[in-house]
Amino acid sequence: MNKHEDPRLAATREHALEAALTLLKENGVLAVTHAAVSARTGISRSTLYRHWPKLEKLRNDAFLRAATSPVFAPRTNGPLRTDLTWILSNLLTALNETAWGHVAPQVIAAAATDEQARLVIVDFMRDRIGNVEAVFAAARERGEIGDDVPVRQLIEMAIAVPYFRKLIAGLPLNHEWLDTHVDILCRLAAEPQH
Amino acid sequence: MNKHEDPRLAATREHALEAALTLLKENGVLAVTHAAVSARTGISRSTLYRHWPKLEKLRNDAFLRAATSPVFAPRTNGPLRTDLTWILSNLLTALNETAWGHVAPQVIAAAATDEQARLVIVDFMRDRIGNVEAVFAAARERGEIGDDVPVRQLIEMAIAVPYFRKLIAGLPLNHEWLDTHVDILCRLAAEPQH
DNA sequence: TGACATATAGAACAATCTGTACTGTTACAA
DNA sequence: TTGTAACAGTACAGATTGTTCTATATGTCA
Repeated sequence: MNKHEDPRLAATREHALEAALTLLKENGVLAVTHAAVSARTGISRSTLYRHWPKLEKLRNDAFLRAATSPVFAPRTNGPLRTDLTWILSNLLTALNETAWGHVAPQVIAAAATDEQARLVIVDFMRDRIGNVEAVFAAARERGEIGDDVPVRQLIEMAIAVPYFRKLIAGLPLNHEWLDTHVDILCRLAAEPQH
Repeated sequence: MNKHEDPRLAATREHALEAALTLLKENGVLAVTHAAVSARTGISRSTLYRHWPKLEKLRNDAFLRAATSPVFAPRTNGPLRTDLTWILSNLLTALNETAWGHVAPQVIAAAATDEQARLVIVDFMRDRIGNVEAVFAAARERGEIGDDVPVRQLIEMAIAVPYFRKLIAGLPLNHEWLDTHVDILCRLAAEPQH
């Protein structure tokens, strides 16, 4: 039914969202307004209101765009340390070098009052968690880790610490640090419950 | 020199900040404005501008008030598991039952562009991290943990996961979960490096 | 191609919010 | 009691937001 959408709609939408994302990264959520996007793109304000009658929707679409960074498929050939390093260094890249690292705090704050914003976070995290899950599942399959290892908690730790360092504590996320992080995770996976 | 401050100053300030904190918790940073505080308190708008000529300052003061929850001194008698449980359950309380749990995401988002906001976070965290540090230091003193255990990383994990669950993932923080969390931390502290 | 539909630009507008200035009044301190 | 300063209240300019309208440009379809 939506077979022949007017290409102008898509073009305007793309152009506007690109500008909105830039504003979001550089000046925060508050800077994302119809007026600001208009000034940056030349798209008239009335047209922007046509596309996004509600400002909240415009901002959420900008959030969404920030959250869509390429998700690399996990490697599950083993050994666990190698696979973990690979998948977590992807997370590091997403946090360090894509828009998400800049924007996530804003989305998290918005999520307090806005259900859509929370969904953006959940979606982003689902992929990442799924990947780490796959890595551990494969390791268990190979017999690298025992049945009694609390895998869910390991996954949470694997992801929580980088998020904490980047978004909350403002600490660096580099590969030296990642090595030590993976070390700890592997120790927990390898050693038997007391 | 500030011996005899006009009591009206302190009274107005207190009253206004209390209202600002409520607005912050219930409706987010954006809701904290001179006008809104005025409406809620009856303090005239012009008086509020007298106290906080810059809106940013008013909001930061509200942040600061949200971050000041009582910090309990750590218990360091041992064993490690008991001490960790005590100090981390304090953190859980702070995140679950004080204003900080509601407000922290907003402060984190503000910290991206506002140095004062970042300081609020750092200050809050310094106390918590210091407490966990003390617990581990005492355990090491008692010989419960070896010299080669990477204590700094354990501290980070101890704190990062609750923060992640509460602020980012939106997962519950209760005592059942805390037990399993302390379990893992104790295992890491107890077992020798490979 | 020509006719129609609609996306857009631009202007105008009311409503709201923000920050400032100025008034008179009230409360505190000496 | 008197002087100082904190306060309430009003007024106002400027900026921002959301809406509505018209005219133009650009696609779509017969």
